[in-house]
Amino acid sequence: MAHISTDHEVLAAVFQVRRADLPSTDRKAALHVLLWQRALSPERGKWSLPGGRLGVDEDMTTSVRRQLAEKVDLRELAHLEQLAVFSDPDRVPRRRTIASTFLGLVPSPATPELPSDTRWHPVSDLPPMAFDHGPMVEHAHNRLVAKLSYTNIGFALAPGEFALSTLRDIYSAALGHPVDATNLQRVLERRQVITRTGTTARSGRSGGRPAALYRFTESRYRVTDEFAALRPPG
Amino acid sequence: MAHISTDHEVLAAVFQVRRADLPSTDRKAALHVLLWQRALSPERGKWSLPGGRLGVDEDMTTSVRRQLAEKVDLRELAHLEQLAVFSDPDRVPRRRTIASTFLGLVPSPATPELPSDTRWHPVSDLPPMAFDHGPMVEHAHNRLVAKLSYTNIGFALAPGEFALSTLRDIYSAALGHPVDATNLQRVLERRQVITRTGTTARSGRSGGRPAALYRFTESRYRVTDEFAALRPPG
DNA sequence: ACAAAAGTGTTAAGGGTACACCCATGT
DNA sequence: ACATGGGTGTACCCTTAACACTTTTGT
Repeated sequence: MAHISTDHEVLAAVFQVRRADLPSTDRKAALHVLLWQRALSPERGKWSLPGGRLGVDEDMTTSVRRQLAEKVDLRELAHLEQLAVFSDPDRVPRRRTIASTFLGLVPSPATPELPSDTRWHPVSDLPPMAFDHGPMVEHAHNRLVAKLSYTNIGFALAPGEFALSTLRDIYSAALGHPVDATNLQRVLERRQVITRTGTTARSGRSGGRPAALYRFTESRYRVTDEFAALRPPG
Repeated sequence: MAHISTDHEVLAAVFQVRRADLPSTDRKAALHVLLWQRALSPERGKWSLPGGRLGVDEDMTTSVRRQLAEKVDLRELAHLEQLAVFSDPDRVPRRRTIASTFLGLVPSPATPELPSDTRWHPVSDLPPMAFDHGPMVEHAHNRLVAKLSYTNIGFALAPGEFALSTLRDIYSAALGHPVDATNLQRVLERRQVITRTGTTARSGRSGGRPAALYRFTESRYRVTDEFAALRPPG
């Protein structure tokens, strides 16, 4: 059996909960993923995950961060974790390339400037994707959904301070189904994932009781409960 | 930033629940991992996970299976799944090598013949390990423990038919803490993970009621419950 | 009869969900 | 006063864990 050196690339599915970019349409918050459009063949015009080849003496995590820095402000990347490896010999043409995929998360209000070929796309409505990047996004999304239920990973999607209804919208967008703010509060408070700041927000124009503000207790990833929660209603 | 082609290896932590090999000692079943002893430098004499370099036109899964075939009878490998990638540039000397790790499971009664340099070692008492293979075993074990609680992965550790007390011993060895056979039965039956065969085992020499035999309903990996169970007592 | 092993029944505790109801603010 | 959004209380269900008790076998 012959052995060869193969290329190795890292690719990141970076998510953020955003209101739709389109001006007039439905302004509900939705989960978006960061993609760039290929200018060159192969797969010209299709959309790719950010990333690229692993450099010499580079750890994979270091490599992802370096390559993401070309697309987003790294200070806004609140979470980064390894996902699966895609190793099909024919997954891309020409040189054989193994891809290690990552999950990245950017908190909600931040809106970094993007290069002109780069854009946020709603996960529920992806453009034509290059190579095997479509399944990679799906895989990353599944992982995010799972971890929202038993870890404090939400800190990486939420602003520093937030009202519970805001947090509900974020969880709801990321999970893809409605979330009850009441129960979200209790689950996260019992697990001591969120803490009251003591301050309150001002009411909106249309009135309503002012919301208490919360923050995530820790900004470091932590498994909080082996029990899964936040599953779809029904 | 320069780019290079790096070597890529696959390594598998293959587990089996076995009684201790030692003749006279404590014959309780314990979780073991398959290791081989390095005959050559570097790290000569230390113990390694089976695996090796990825071949041309080889999928990683294909590669692991090929390389494991040199150590165990592949027909006995009931489960194989990808774990993490280890990419520290200095994780092994000489050529830079990225390692993709796998979790493999072999059912309990099977005792394949092994090459002379290869042996089952209790996970709780590992020999001096080569390179970063120690943490790899630990990582694989953690994954196994987690998945025992919310998937049917036990099928890959258990014999085709078994008494519940046997299954309890297997789960107990793999989890590293005592398991109540009563509750194990109810949890796995409710989830329809195990099914009664209708037959019963004969009693042992010392008497006792004959045990009903069970089998796993499916022999394919499946997530059975988002809820974690089988956590340590207390 | 007795010991040993297996299986059943019962209870308690914890977590999650659903939903009715009360509270505070703006118009 | 009323609408609007926020927050609390409560009741229910499901799952698991713990353990006492019964059943079936061998000696």
